[in-house]
Amino acid sequence: MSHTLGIRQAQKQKTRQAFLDAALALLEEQSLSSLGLREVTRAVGVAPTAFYRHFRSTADLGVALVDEALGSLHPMVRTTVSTAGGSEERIARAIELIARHVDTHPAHVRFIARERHGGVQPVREAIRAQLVRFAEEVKAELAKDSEAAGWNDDDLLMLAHLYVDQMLITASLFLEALEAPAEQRERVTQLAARQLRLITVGRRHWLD
Amino acid sequence: MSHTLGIRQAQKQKTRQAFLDAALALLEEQSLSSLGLREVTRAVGVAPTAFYRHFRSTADLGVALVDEALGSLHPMVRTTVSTAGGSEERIARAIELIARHVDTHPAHVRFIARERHGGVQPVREAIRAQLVRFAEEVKAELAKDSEAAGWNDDDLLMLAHLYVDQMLITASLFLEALEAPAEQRERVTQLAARQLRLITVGRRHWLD
DNA sequence: TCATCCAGTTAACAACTGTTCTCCGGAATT
DNA sequence: AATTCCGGAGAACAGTTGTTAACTGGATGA
Repeated sequence: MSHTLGIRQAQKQKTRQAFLDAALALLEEQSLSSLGLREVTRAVGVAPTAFYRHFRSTADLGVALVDEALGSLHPMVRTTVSTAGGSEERIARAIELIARHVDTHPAHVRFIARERHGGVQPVREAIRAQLVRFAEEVKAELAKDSEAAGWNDDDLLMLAHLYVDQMLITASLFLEALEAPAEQRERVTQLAARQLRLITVGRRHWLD
Repeated sequence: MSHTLGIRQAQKQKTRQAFLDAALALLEEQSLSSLGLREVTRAVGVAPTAFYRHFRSTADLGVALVDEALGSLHPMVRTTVSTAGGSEERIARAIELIARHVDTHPAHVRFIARERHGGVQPVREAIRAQLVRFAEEVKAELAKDSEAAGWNDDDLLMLAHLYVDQMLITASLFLEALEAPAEQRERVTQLAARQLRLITVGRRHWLD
């Protein structure tokens, strides 16, 4: 059912992607609410008015960036949470996955961290909606685990949120250590592992 | 040793405070990196050039706002963490304190949450430095607790960071629920309590 | 082949930005 | 009483901003 796009639509999507890429690069050193429309078109190498063919406003572009940054991440999270193995190796694998993702998509991660509480309401809401989805998916995976026996729904969702928030905090720490020596990156890894370990311990004794 | 300021210095501090207040109000709906110098002076009702008498740039103003927002909060945190009582009442008291602070200083809290990962580097660093201080202070209080026996320094600091991050997350949730019905605010309280409870459980069984 | 569509261009608009230099008048100092 | 200090005002600067309208030329579909 994947129809090959016409020359026209293909070109449009190409320039649209160029807008997204240019904006993401510019947003490494500023927030969305200060990103100018002309600034983006200049970076793409196109007339200012061309912007309107793709986005209503920079806020609109921001929402598109949220989808690009988080939309394709859901399957990854699902499989990571559900992978079998001892708790210690699961923790190591999750942290490894975060570290790798920050390495390969630093600008996307920075954008999400920055605009989650940023100055543009529609973007904040888009991010919040995605994070709620993540939490629900994590909760669904947690519910399958044998350790979830006896847990009520509210407690499961609470734990899922805790995990999601913790992942964001860890990602942000890796981001800060991106250009730091390997030593500091290792310290971030250790800290994150310890925190996940403590949560795991709390989870294990929750029903006492 | 508190010397009464001369008329001149008093007036200067007064306008400086007017700058801070006006900026904080403007920052409710945008981020610092898009805050214009003229925008602030217009809100204060003063000539644009007057700005330079108080701040080098808007980034400089932002750093001053960080100190105003977090500087006076340290004693509060210290006493809150160290207050005696059962763990359940301590949790309730901490959450109550956060809720009250968000109610009385919403703009300050929003500013910190927004600029913690925002687009202005000096401000990010100022916030980070303050949060590190908070974590160290919390760690020092935790170390006094009888439950900390056998804990090493790294683990204590890890737990302290967990608490500090959790406080920020909770504050941010209260902020989102500021104008929401009491029902939702109660749900935030319950969620935060549950999460702190799980951390407490993990803490209690850490040395197993 | 011819008419239609539409992504991108060009030109122009009033409004706004940060920063400079020069000046004023009341407070502070001598 | 005379002088210095200094927070703020005023005017002007070159550049920037978002948005509009009318246009161009190649892809599209009849």
